[in-house]
Amino acid sequence: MNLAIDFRSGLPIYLQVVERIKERIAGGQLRPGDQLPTVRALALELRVNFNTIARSYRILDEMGIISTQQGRGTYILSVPPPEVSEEIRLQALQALTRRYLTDAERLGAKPEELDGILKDQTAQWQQTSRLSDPKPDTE
Amino acid sequence: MNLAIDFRSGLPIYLQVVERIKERIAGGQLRPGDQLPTVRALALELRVNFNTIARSYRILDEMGIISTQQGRGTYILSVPPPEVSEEIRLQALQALTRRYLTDAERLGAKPEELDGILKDQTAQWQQTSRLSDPKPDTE
DNA sequence: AAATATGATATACAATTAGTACAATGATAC
DNA sequence: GTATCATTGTACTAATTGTATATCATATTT
Repeated sequence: MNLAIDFRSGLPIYLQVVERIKERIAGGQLRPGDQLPTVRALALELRVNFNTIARSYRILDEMGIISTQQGRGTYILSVPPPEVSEEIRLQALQALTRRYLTDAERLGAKPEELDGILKDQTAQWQQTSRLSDPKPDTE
Repeated sequence: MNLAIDFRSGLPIYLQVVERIKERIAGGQLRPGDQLPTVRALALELRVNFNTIARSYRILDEMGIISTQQGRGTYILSVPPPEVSEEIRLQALQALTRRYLTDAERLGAKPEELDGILKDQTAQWQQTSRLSDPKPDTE
């Protein structure tokens, strides 16, 4: 599953899990009908208590995004309520942005500097209709 | 932890703690991501009330040096970028941005939409000098 | 000396995560 | 078919963490 939780970030684990899963659904890596890891399995992977994951799943369930069934497992709902699915997408996008800005801030970026970098790369994006690969000198 | 507080010095304990911790971070004994002792643990060690330590932590938090999280603990945030080669920093920032845009694209964001979201959150950032945490969507 | 300000403490609270027992489901053995 | 058992999520409780606010103590000011 590889959810990349940041234990030091201010956001509680159970909320981070909610956001990551929403992102995966909105991005299409998790599809309707797919089974999520069991609370215990995911908890083991993240090294947290399974009740923490259960809490995340309960929230997603209450949002109508997944269906948790005692004794069976947890599944992405086959019919994501249409008005919800756009909502999911938007929330995922906002969470993503928030993480991005937080990380950038950690790297000492000022809003103006970030703005410049973003303009550059967004311009490329629009030109090529896809992001260009990093130059060989990076990463 | 062994913070070497001087109880007879005129300087209040809570300020001494702030100073000592800042020193340790600057000196590299405390690194980003490290967890500080809990307010109670450090208070016990220094034989002061834990609210005194809480006060120190709150100040460090407001300075953006640490992140305190109710129920979880207190962690060192970033050290002010120690002049580590501006070039590397810029590359990291660009890589980060590229990843962000890629992810956003996968979530179906158009440049204009992203621009709006970024404007919103950047505005908050500049206002508060700190990204605000998302509200829990449920409960 | 009384008033005020500052620092430390006491007490109650809230948020997050963990522990334990339980209930529902489905597979397997008989 | 029923019993049994492993697996799954649920419910409730406890433990650990930081927060909020009132109170006490002491020094400073007037």
